[in-house]
Amino acid sequence: MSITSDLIRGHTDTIILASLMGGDSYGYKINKEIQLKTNNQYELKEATLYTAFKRLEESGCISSYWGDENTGARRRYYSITSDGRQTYYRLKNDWDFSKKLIDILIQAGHKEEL
Amino acid sequence: MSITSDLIRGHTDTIILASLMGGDSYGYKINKEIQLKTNNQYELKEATLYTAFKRLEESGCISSYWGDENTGARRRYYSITSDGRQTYYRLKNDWDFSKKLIDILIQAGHKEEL
DNA sequence: TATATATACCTTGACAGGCGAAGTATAGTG
DNA sequence: CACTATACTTCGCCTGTCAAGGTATATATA
Repeated sequence: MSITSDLIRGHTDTIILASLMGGDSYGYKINKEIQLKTNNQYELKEATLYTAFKRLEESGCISSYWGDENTGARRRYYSITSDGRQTYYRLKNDWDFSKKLIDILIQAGHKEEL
Repeated sequence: MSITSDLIRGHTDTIILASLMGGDSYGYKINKEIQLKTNNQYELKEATLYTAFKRLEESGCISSYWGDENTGARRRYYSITSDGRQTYYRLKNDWDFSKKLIDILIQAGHKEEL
């Protein structure tokens, strides 16, 4: 749990946008899918998840509407906007870029010979 | 600059430990090497760097001593401890692990067919 | 001589994201 | 009737990053 939370910090928005690229969804479901995809090795904390939704909506990357379920708990659905799609592609590129940098930088340096 | 800083957040300690795996060094030099290794695509901000040194020393991962240069600015050298080496290997594993998770999670979901 | 640049380190204060904890509400199950 | 699963929300703390400012030495340049 806590192993990865520090390292995935900063990817929360990308993960949510990635999920919404597959169609509208709601918080609880998105989180369950994350758990499924990762074999229960990762999940977003609720506070993190809903904070991210708020942030993404404020920045225009997603929009939301209440579902019309007439049974069970109400669901707030989220939809990715075209701005959100653009942001997703950018963040994905950023990830590929920074992944390479980190791979380079966390290789142990060689002791220079004397 | 700011593109990657968010994403590399959380790897600062690993990067520093990786550098010190190659032998004792000091802040300014470590940062220059980071710039070299990444073709000037990344560098640690000074405040971040020195905060990290403090954190790593307090947690017993590194130790420090003043260099005995008799010219130029004084340098504080850092040495990785055996705890630090263990931590480095652990953090490297964490990175490999979380890298896979992120790769899985930021793949755009497929729209389910209707 | 004065000024700028490179080397080298340190601290403070603000900001942003993650998250523990607590709360609200509905539906089904033992 | 209690418990669990579903589903969303908010508050307040913690931690890492970093802009901004400061200190000090040595060299190159005007």
